[in-house]
This record gives sequence, structure tokens and C-alpha cells, in this order.
Amino acid sequence: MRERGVAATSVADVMQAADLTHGGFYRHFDSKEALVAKAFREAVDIAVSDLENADTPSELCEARRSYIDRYLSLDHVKDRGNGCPFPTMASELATLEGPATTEMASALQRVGELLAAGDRHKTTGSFAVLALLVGTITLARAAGSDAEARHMLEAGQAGVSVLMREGASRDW
Amino acid sequence: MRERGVAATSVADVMQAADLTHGGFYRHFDSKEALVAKAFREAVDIAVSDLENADTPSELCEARRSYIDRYLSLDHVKDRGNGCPFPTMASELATLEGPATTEMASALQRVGELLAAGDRHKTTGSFAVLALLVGTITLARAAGSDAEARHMLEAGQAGVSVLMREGASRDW
DNA sequence: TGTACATCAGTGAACGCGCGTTCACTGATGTAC
DNA sequence: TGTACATCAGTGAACGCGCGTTCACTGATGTAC
Repeated sequence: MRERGVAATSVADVMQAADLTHGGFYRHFDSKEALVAKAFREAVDIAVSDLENADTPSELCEARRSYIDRYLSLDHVKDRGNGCPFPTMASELATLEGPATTEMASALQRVGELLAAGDRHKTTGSFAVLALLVGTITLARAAGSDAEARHMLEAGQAGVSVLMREGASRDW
Repeated sequence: MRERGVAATSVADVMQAADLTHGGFYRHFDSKEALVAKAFREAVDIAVSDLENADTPSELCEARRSYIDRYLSLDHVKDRGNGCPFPTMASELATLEGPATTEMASALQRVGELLAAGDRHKTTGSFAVLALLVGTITLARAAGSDAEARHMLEAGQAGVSVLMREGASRDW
């Protein structure tokens, strides 16, 4: 769904990828939308597992740094299918109304707090960084060439370091 | 298409909105994708018209400020159908391969240069701001409530002012 | 250990439906003489 | 000014197709006695 889009991925596609026929799908999910919600959550789980597994503050700090480095890489731009689900799925999920939208809302809070080092009152700075990450990847994928995509990534990297320097002087 | 999604908007939907029947569509466009490309460009045209109509540097500066203010408003969050096409269409357009993708690439350069005050060598800073705008709206629409959306918008607004203050001390 | 039964994941045909696209046709408009 | 003709936007039926979902059925598995 991240790779080709939510609407463009059929239930039969998904089942075929699992080497099954489409008929058995409804033994596992109530509807396609229920699958979409689950797929989104699963993608978030994987994306943030390194952040959640960090035990000490310094580990978290290091995990956060490598998270951002990987996020703003050309590999991530080119690998929609295994990347962050926000740039690939958020706009389509927002047009739905069921469990998928609440899943997305809770994921946003979750990632925001993780990037804010667990302090749920300091999510403003981490939300700005997260928005910059999501926007940078969205636009880098809109670029017409690798060179332009890299320019976009550099802009994002520079922006993140400015935001985090500013954040560090205040509450980070 | 911004409102409901590109894939979820049919040719018949579009023609019906124009009080026509679907059959005549192909007198005007070669394919649905050609329409999508045109729709995207038109949306960008409208979005940046104020920036392009600014004659003096001070007018451009003022236009840019009001562009960003409007962009990061709750009205924009709630009005997908008349808002910036990047948060609503970019992820689906990126999965296509025809004219829609080149349209998007040129739109990115165009908006980047406009926000960089016409200097095409200083787009790095403006790309970062643009990415922050796009990401903020994407995530504000993913929020579960108006309060959360507003929090997201505040984060974006704070981020933009940090980025622009930093930019001003260098090359803006 | 052997038999009878319940469970339930998976199968594949079928459902109604809407999709993008094509096409023969209509009818209003504009030009040529 | 009047007539003949070409153009072409729009109509609406039709095309093949894939969609999400349902359903009667299969067959492997696990439990009860």
C-alpha cells in the first residue's frame, strides 16, 4: 500500500502476495479498511522500534539521530514500500472515516512523544521536526531527478539541524 | 481530486460536477491521467498567483508572509479541496509515471524559486520551509481533533519562524 | 490407541457495481459561396 | 441575405475489466471420550 497507494492496492493483490486466494481474506479482516488500518499501524511499529527499544537517554539520543539520518536518505526516497507510512498513506487515509483515521491520529501522538524523548509536554519541537521530515520526503519524491531529490534532502537536513539547535537552547 | 483523492475521483464524477455526461470527456483530455496533470497544475497556478503577482520586493515579502499564514491555518487543514495540492495529491501522483509526475517536478522548482524571492540559487532555505509547510498540513490532517491539529499548526508556525530567522541571518 | 466430531483457515465461483475508454450519433455553430 | 456544408462539443449506450464482498464447500487440525 505504501508502494503503490492504498486505493490502487486491491484485497486480491494483498492475498496474492501472501500466496493465498482472495476468498479467505474475510476470515482475518472485517473489511479492506480494517486491513489498511492494521497495515498502517504495523508500518509505524517497525519504523519506531529502534526508538522504543532505546533504554538510556543517550541511547535514545543516538537512536533519534540515526532515525533522522535514515529518514532523510535517498534510499528512503526510493523505497516507498518500506518507508515511513505518513508520506505514502496519510493523504489517502485522511479521506476515509473508520478505524484508519483514529489509527493515524494515535500514531502521530506516539511518534511525536518518542521524538520528544518521552516528555509528552514537549512535543511542539518534535512535531516541527516530524513535519519537516514528512514534507521533505514527500517533496523529494516529487522531484524530477536524483539530483533534485538530493537537493531537497539537503534542505531537509539543514532545516532539521537548525530546528534541533534551536530546540536544544530551549527545552531539548 | 484534492478533496477525495485522485484514485477515488472518477472521470464520471468530474464530468458530472461540470453538468456534463462522461462520454464527452475525451474531446478534452487524452486520458484521466492527463486530466490529473492539468488539475494539479491549475491548483498550483491558483495557489501561487499572489506570489507571482507581487511586483516589488516588499510586496513579495508581504505576499510570502500571508501565503505562509494562510497555509498554516485551521481553514486550510479543513479545506482539502481548495488547498495546496502537494499534501493531497503528491503521494498518489508519485505512483503514476506519465505527465503528472513531470508536472509535479516542475511545480516544485517553481514554488521553491518563488519562496526564495526569485533567486534560483537560494532554494535550499525555501525548500526547507516548503517541506515544513507540506508536512505540517499533512500531519495536522492526520490529527484526531481540532485541538491536536492546532497544536500541529503551532509547531509548524514556530518551525517556520526559526527557519526564516536563521535564513535571514545568512542569505534571505 | 482409536474413533467421532467440531472448528475454522483457505478455496474458488459468483454477486452487483463502477471504472476508464470507445463509438455512432446529434445538433448547434461558423464559414464559403 | 440565403443556402450548403464542415466542424466538433456533447450524448448515452456499450465494451471489457477489476473491484470489495459473500458463500457453499473442502480438508487439515485438535479435542473428547
